[in-house]
Amino acid sequence: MTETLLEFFKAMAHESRLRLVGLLAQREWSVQELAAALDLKEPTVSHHLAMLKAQGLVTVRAEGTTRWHALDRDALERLSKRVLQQSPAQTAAKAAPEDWDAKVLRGFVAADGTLKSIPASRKKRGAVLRWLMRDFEADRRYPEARVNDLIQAHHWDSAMLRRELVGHHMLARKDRVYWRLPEKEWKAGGEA
Amino acid sequence: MTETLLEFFKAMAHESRLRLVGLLAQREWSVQELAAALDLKEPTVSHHLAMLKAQGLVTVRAEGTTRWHALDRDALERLSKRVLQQSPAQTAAKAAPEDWDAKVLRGFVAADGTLKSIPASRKKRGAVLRWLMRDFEADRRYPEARVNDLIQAHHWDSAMLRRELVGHHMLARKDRVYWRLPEKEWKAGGEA
DNA sequence: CTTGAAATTCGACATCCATCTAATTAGACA
DNA sequence: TGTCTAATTAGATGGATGTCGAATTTCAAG
Repeated sequence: MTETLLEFFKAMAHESRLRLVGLLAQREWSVQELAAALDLKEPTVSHHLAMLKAQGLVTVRAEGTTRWHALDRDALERLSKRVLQQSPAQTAAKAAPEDWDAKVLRGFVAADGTLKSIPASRKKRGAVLRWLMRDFEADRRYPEARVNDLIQAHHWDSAMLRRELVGHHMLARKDRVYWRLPEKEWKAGGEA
Repeated sequence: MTETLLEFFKAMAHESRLRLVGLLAQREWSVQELAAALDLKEPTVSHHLAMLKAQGLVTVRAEGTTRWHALDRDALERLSKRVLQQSPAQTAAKAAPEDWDAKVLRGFVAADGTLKSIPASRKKRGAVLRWLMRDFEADRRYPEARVNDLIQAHHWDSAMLRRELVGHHMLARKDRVYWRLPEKEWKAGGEA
């Protein structure tokens, strides 16, 4: 659904859309009604609705040529909660990795499996990234949204960590689809 | 602190600032450090920090010419909660107004003093607006932020209701400062 | 008072995006 | 099938704002 927190904030960060959410929270509306209520043209309303739909915030019900839009309250609550906790922590801490990595992880990984922070040093960051890779199976394709979801189980800034995983040659990327690279590429930890 | 939800969303709806919040959540940072970490120039970081400060999200501690910035976690939590509930409902429903207004209000005001929705008809909206005016004393000046706070106790869309109050000649406005207009201007309810 | 370092403010430029009109699609009904 | 209505998509334009270099401010230390 929502790929990143950023997308959610962007979706809400405009007066027209925020107002739109307010209206949609009250009852079902057609595009025409919304355009009238907001004093906007229909294409503009369609445009905003599309963004909200992309976040899964709006449900649509067709009736003839009219489309009735309403707020998906559950989705809004789900998203808001993510804002609140900044990290879902779905995955409780799993089995421990080896020796040096283990020591590093002890410092950065909380008991619930979330990252307390991202190490500034490239070496330690490597340990964290290797640890994140446990969530990715070999020979499997992961769309970018899925990658973000998996990472957000541990840290809100999935965009940064996703880039780091690619930068460290743990994940490869093409056309917004990712896959795991062979472990020998990075498991030892050949750093510059 | 934060005037409107919209301002909060806008503050968070940019990658640089969201990243910034992530860093500030970890420890104290100087502007230089942040600029390096984000790969931005210092003026840019200052600019973003100013916006976050305007939302009360960032605290600053001066040490010589260096200024150490950190995230105000309480503020973030407070704001996030507002996102969740969309309406603070600080003011429980008070004494009831008169006759017709009372009937209208029964339909639109929840037990906790929040507006369930804003009436579409101008006449009924008038009743709701008159009811909102109970929060404003005569001969007193209200900066816009304060007006928003008072309104948000009842409904998240303070901008719309604020405009309506002005449009219905209940509040006057000059230079982002508001004050209550004499009741005879609107109490009877002379509508076009 | 001067010098140097850190940060902010100012002004310019570039990019993003909200909005519009016009054109197109999708559905209902004859 | 043709037409009417609702909605979306496409393309263009204007306004908002993120970013930067340069100038200014603030503070500490000689």
